[in-house]
Amino acid sequence: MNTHEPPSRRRRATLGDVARLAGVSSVTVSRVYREPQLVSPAARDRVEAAAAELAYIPNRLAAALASSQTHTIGVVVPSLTNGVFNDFLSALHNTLLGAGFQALVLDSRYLAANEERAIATLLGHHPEAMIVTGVDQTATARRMLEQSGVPVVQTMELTDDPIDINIGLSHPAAGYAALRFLLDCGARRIAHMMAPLDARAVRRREGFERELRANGLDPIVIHSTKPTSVSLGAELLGELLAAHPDVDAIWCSSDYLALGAMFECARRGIRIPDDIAILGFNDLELCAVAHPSISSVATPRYEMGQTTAEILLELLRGSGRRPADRRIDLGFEIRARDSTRRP
Amino acid sequence: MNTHEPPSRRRRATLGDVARLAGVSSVTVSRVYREPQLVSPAARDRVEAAAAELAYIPNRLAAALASSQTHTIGVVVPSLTNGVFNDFLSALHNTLLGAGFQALVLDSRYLAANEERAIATLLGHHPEAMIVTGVDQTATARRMLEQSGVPVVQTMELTDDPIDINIGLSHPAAGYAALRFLLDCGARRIAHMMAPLDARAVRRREGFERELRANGLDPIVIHSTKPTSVSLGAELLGELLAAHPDVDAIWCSSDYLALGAMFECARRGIRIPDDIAILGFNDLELCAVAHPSISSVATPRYEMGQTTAEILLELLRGSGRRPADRRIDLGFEIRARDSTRRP
DNA sequence: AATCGAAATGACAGCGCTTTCATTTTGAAT
DNA sequence: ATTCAAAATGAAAGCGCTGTCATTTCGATT
Repeated sequence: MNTHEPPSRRRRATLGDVARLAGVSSVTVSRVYREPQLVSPAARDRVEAAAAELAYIPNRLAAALASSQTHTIGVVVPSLTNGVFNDFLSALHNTLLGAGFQALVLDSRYLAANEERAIATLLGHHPEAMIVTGVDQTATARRMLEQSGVPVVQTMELTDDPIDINIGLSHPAAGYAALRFLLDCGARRIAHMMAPLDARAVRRREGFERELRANGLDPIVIHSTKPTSVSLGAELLGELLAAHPDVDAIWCSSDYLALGAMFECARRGIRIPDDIAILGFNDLELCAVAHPSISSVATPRYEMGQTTAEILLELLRGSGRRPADRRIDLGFEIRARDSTRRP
Repeated sequence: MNTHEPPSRRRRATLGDVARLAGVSSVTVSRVYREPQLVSPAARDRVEAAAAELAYIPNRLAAALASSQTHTIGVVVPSLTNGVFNDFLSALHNTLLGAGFQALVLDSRYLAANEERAIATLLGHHPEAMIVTGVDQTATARRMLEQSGVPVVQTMELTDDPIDINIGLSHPAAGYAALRFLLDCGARRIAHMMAPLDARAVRRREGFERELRANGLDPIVIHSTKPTSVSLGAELLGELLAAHPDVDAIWCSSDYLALGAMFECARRGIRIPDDIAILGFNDLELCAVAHPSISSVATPRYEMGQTTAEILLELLRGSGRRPADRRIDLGFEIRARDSTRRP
């Protein structure tokens, strides 16, 4: 280690510096950025030249503090590595960015305590709205959100008791539908593969099991506390077959698990869908292109992000008008492909 | 649309509110958060009770403005949906979070203009350091980073002319090594599949082509301006075979492309590695578990994130000590698996 | 040339916190 | 009981910007 100079340790230029160089007051400089039409072209030019010369970058912290408008929206998702949230976030960004809002995203890694901390951190940045995943916030987190005074959206799943606005889909219903679909395809020894770290996966499983029992069948559920991944899918398939060699269908609570299970089947010479049918969840891009293509329960991830963003923008700009219904069900849809027999 | 009340529109509690309720001055409240050992236990208790009652959350904007310490680090990556950057970011978070720093992440979607804007936005938040991907910043972006006065790390790839600190690997060398590996496996009609949106992929290709020509072979390169994805891999395989039915090996510039190509081969009854060998890039988690398992050039993504974070923390806390060498090569490694013949 | 409203500009206070320095309180030592 | 350093607390200024309101400048009109 040696100690050479940082690239340039000098103080960053401020509004005042630009004003002095341009020979105007700092209010005028401020206006050049916020309401240029109020400034004469001559002054504007001088300010812009001065700003360029000083490589001036406005201090958003100061601006936000003074105007109490941060133009940011806080977002907490369970995972950044899961394709599901990528689609959601990218829709969010697409809609928000155009309106001059910026999303501050933190991940909770599927832990309620992390989520609580993330919410506190984000609220410290005074976002103009908050978006959280799911409906299982801790009591403290819920209270913080309520007290924050900003609009809150809970996404991805539905609840009867939303904090504020709720946009998502019913996971028990998805579980129910998945089971019906597999039954319709003629399966009878149906297993479920899941990662119970995800509260929504647990609720899907509940809908699934309920309907399974209603049909006089016994649930076969295999799970792991590890986060979902392709390799976990392969691993769980091994465990499943060791315990229940006669399964004829598997519903995987994520497409990654489905893909891993499919790879492991291929490795063992198990034919899909003839020996075992496989149904995924989410319908990620890879489902359609896999070989065999993977049947999956498609979730409206992009639409959830977009709807969330649109409603918030309407709320933030449009004089606080909120949707008539604070709970919006965006549904799901089963896409039948080659990894399941035809119904 | 109707216009019901937001959850609570009242002003958020401030330091002063807490102080008043606790019967102390606001400085004392501030100290309870920053240097609790300077406050008497009695006062501390009263402050904490008051803060809890008011659901007080410190305003980080104000704190940052007053102390000019934001405890944030700005990060720009090309894509949030790509597993490569997820590993990098998660290493970054793991190391930074423990030290009380928070990463503000923006994505450029592989566009230099977006990157420039993202850098400006992040600098507006006054981060204490900046991390950018690659070495192809626009002149303006480079100038902003230099002027910012904070440490800057360029990651993922190496350059002879870093802005400040540079941590990565040599992509031309990776291209060279990939070709050598395939040659050693006995391949002769070697194709390259890539998405030139990614500047690093272009440099890998250069290393690859140079060595190919040096061996008297003609480059077969198939590419698309779309971002990399599994389905793109399948699509490009179709195009490739239409133009060059006799290829015996394909190096895919991303594992997603490799997976897509593999699916498409399976669909067409092409055997891997017997008819065509496939080599990926990055060695994502799925390579090892795929069937057949995918050979890939492994990149030290996690290590890059961790090293970057550690060096920055050392720099920010440890009185500005910088690494002896401002350029750190973390290398790569070829993992031979079943999708290529044995060398 | 005088008048007047609109356009352009600036002075000043304040956003919620931290920093600095001064003051008060405490408790141990005489 | 005094003394004095250490511990605890507070008053005031200021971080860089914006909001508000007052003032100046300008061009058009009579």
